Amino acid sequence: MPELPEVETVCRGIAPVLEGRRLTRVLQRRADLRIPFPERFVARLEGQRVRRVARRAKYLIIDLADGETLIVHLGMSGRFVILPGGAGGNTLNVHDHAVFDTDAGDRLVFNDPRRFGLMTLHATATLADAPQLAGLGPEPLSEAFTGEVLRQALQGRKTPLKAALLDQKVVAGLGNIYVVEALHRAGLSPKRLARTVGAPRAARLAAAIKAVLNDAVAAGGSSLKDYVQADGTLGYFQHNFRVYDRADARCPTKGCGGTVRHMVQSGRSTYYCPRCQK
DNA sequence: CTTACGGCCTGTACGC
DNA sequence: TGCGTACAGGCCGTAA
Repeated sequence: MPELPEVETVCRGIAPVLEGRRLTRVLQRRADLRIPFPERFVARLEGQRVRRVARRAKYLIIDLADGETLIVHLGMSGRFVILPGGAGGNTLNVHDHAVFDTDAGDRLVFNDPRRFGLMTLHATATLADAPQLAGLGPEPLSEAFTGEVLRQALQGRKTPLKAALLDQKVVAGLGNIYVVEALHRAGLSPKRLARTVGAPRAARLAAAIKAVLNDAVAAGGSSLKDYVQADGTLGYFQHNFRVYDRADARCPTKGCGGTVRHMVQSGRSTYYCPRCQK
């Protein structure tokens, strides 16, 4: 379930392994993930030096010295395994779909059992035009993402607020879990129609989104050393969610006393407190 | 234009 | 114990 904070943590985890390094050997072990690997994938990567590793929404952005950028999405189950000092006798798993060896002798393995992830290449100069990135809304942790920007994006939307926040055009990087958490923090019902969110509520919601994401990124950062586990897996640290997956629990809002409810909205699980989320 | 929904994929948690 | 089924979820293509 990698959402923005998890992808950010993976980004920080793999950056030291890749940045400034040359890719000495690349393995592509199947033709496609969610979409096909690009033409000549291995040939276009091998020998390249990695300029920098960054994140946009839920995508990892890996700039290469020759002017191409590797775009990676972790999908639902994608993860990177760092094998310091190379393969070290490790054998590859069936779901290890791509392998990157660096001139420092390290190995990065991309593993994705459900294959909802993707890897593609796009010219760095026109990266914003890449199909995966074009049309993405603002980064929620940027200064550009304000209550007013959010209010305008929600304006005229007839869908429930929950669904609108999952739309990457409204704000980029939120997934089911952090939308649920942010709505609870903001005291807003997931069922409220998006267009009914005016300036004060939008300001509250934008702040809640930033707070939830910042907390999660901080949790990931602080556990980063444990996060790269002994076997090299960039596992997903345990977050303390206030309402997500906590049906029937007491609402954590101070003085509320309500009960967390579970419901399904457009096929996705929503958790909320009917008492303090209006 | 917007919104709704099915499908992709496999591991895990359940019920019988 | 073993089998079957439902479910999880991001994103996209298609339909309404």
